[in-house]
Amino acid sequence: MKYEDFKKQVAISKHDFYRDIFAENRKSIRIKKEKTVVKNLERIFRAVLKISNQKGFQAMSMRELAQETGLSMGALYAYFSSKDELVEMLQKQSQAVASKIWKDQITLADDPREQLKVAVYSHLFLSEVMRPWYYFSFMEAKNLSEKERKRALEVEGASEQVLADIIERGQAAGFFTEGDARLIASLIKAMMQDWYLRRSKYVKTRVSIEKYADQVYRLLSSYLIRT
Amino acid sequence: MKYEDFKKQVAISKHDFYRDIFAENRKSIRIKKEKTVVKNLERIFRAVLKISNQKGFQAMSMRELAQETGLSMGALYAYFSSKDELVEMLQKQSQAVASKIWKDQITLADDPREQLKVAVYSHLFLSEVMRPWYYFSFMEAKNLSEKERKRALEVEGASEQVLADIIERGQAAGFFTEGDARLIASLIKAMMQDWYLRRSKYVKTRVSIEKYADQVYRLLSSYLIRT
DNA sequence: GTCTATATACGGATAGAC
DNA sequence: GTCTATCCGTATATAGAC
Repeated sequence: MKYEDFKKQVAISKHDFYRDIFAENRKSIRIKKEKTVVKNLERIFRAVLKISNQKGFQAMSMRELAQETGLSMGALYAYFSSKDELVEMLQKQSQAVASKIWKDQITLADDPREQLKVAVYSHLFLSEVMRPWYYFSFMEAKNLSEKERKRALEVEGASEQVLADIIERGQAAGFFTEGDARLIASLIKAMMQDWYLRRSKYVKTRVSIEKYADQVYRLLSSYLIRT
Repeated sequence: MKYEDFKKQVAISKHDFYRDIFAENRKSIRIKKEKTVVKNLERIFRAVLKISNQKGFQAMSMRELAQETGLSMGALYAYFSSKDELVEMLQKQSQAVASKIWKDQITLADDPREQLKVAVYSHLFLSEVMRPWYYFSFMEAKNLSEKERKRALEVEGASEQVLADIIERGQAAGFFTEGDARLIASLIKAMMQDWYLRRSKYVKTRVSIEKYADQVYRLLSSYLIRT
C-alpha cells in the first residue's frame, strides 16, 4: 500500500470542502459571492490550524488571525459570529469528510484480515493528508463547547467500534486469536494517534508514513493472526 | 505484577515533594515557614492540575486558582512570581521524581526480557500514580517557555531511548526478533501514553490498569520474543 | 502571611465609514 | 466586502493595609 496512491485516490477537493462549509452556514456568513467566500475561508482555516497548532486555540487572538490571513478583524467577523462558531464549522466539516473517506476505504475489502489491514493503513494515510486538523482536533477537544465535545467523543468511540467490529468478525471466522476486541482496538488507535501527535519526532528520525504503517501492522498481525 | 504493590513500594512522600520545591525556589518564595509553604504549595499544585486538566492552563485564571485554593491572589503571588514560574516549578520537580522512580525500577532487573516487562508495567503504574501530572505535561508541553519545552522534549527522548536500549540488548542476546528498536520503542510509548491521555474511556469500559498493562505486554511480547 | 483594591494591558466583538 | 476605531470585560500582576 502506497501513500502516494492513496493521496491521489482520495484527492479531497479543497474547493468542495469550503463550498460545503459555505452551503451549511449561509446564515452566519454575511458575504454572498461564493468565489470570495471560498477563497477567504481557505485562508482563515489554514491560519487557524497553523496558529492553534503552535500555541493553542485559546491563545490565538483574533488580531493574530487577522494578521495571518491578511484580513481585518471586521472582515473576519463577516464569516463567523464568534470564535466558537469558527471552530464548530471547522470541526463539523472535517469530521464528516474524514469519517466518510475512512469508511469508504474499509468497505472496499470484505475479508476481515484484509479489512484490518486497510483500516490501519488508510487511517494512517488519511491522518497524514489531514494532519493539521487531526492534531488540532485531539489537542483542542476538551476546550470545545459542551455540544462539540460530546460529538467529538462519539465520533472517536464510533471509529474504535469500527476496528473492534472487524476484529470480532475475524475472531468469529477463526482468523484471529481470541481476546478483548475493544481493548485491542484501543491499542491500535493509540498507535495510529501517535503518528499525528508526535509527528515531528518521526520526521526527525526519518521514519516515513509507510514505514510507520508497516511496523504497526506487523506488530498487530503477529499478535492477532492465527498461523 | 500488582499495581497496589507498586504503589506502596514507591510511596512518593508528598511532604518531601513540596519541601524539595521549597528548597529549590527559596529566592522566589517570599514565605519563610516551611510548614506553611508545604501546606500551601500542595493546595496550589493540586488546584493547578485540577483546573488545567479540565480547561487548559492558559484558560485557568489566577482568580479561579485563588478560589480553588482558598487563598487570595495576593497570597498566591507570594509563592511564585508569574504563571510561567509556577508551571516551571511543577514540571521540574515532577519530571525529576518520575524519571528517578522509573529508572530505579528498571535497574532491579538485568535480563533484557525481564527489563522490558518491568519497564512497561512500572511506567504504566507510575503514570497511574501521577496521572494528573502526566496528562498535564503532555497537553501543555507546547505552551511552555522555550527552555521548558526543550527540556520536556529531551526527557521524552531519553525515556524512549531507555526502551530502545533494552530492546537492542535483547536483540544482541538473541532473545528478541530483529527490527528497528527505536521505532518499536515509539510504539510502546504510544500505547503507554494512551493510558493517561484517554483514561476516562478506560474507566468507562472498566479496564483496570493491570488489565491494560497485561494486554500491552502480551501484544508486545508476541511480536518481540523469540520462541 | 494574607487580604483588598487597583494599575495596566489585552482579549473578543461591533459600529459605521468607505 | 473590507477597513478603522472603539466599547467593554477580564487578564496578570502589584501596592499597601492589616
